[in-house]
Amino acid sequence: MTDATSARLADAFMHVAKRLRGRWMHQLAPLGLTPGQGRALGVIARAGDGIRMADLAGRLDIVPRSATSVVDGLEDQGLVLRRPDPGDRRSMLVTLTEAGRLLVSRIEQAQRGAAEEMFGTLEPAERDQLLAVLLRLNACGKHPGSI
Amino acid sequence: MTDATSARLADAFMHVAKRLRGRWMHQLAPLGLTPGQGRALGVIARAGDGIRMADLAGRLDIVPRSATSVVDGLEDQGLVLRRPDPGDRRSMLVTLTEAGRLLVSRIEQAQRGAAEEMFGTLEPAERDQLLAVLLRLNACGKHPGSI
DNA sequence: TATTGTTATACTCTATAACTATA
DNA sequence: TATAGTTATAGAGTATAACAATA
Repeated sequence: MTDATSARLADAFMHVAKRLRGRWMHQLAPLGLTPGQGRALGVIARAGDGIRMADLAGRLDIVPRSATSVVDGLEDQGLVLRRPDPGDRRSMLVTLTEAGRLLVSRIEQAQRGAAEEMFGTLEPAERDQLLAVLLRLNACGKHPGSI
Repeated sequence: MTDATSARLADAFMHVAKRLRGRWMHQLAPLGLTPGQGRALGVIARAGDGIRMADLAGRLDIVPRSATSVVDGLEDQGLVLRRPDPGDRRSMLVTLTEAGRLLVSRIEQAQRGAAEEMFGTLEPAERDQLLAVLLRLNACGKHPGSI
């Protein structure tokens, strides 16, 4: 009984996620960015004075190799730049360029637009409730491989 | 204010979706299936006497081309078979083989397992509430491209 | 002409393994 | 030896366009 509800939950959940991702893609496409790049640019912007690749990967919950691809794409468009960490020359610090800084607000606007398209029909109380549940789900059990 | 909540909602939502997908992949991997294949096998099983490629794609909310890849994978493993629709020779009817039938219950068990790992910590009332909200979100605004 | 499914192609995201350069 | 980031490679998912067979 409970199992069936969980399965239906998972199905409905992934369906919403798919649509949310699609809307986000369409919002970001005019800016020439993929969802992953948009997300990364936000993290880099919030980091302020430069963020190391490993830390960026951690914040985005992706493996370091994926962070390389994302930053490559942003760098190709002149939105970020890499410079060696003065304190540890193995590390790279990623910072926004002026062009990147100018784009951040438009990206956040696109993200909000996609989110509003998806969740705009919910009552404010429902959103708060949903957010609380999601944060709790994210808070516990961070190990996808193990139980 | 509301915008900020929606953006945080979207972020938390996609994070849960990512982890749910990861757990699902790990549950299905021992069966040699990808999440898309597992989902498709369930739809084909519920269709009973054969489902057309276009209908399968519609149920999975993917483009017909993607359905071809999914069914290819299942057919390679001998879990489904294609036969021409007697009523319209342009169409293909996809049905389960005996091997596919035997696997369905294990797949559903894996899906429930992943869902339980993710949503098991929620109270029953919370699950019902969450499910209701998700179904409502999926019910309205089915057009990702347009507004 | 329109529809069904396919081949061909491409891009995003993800992941593992091996390599380079530092530490 | 250990770590940071990269190159190399691979597979899943998605999408569009062009094509063949059929309606």
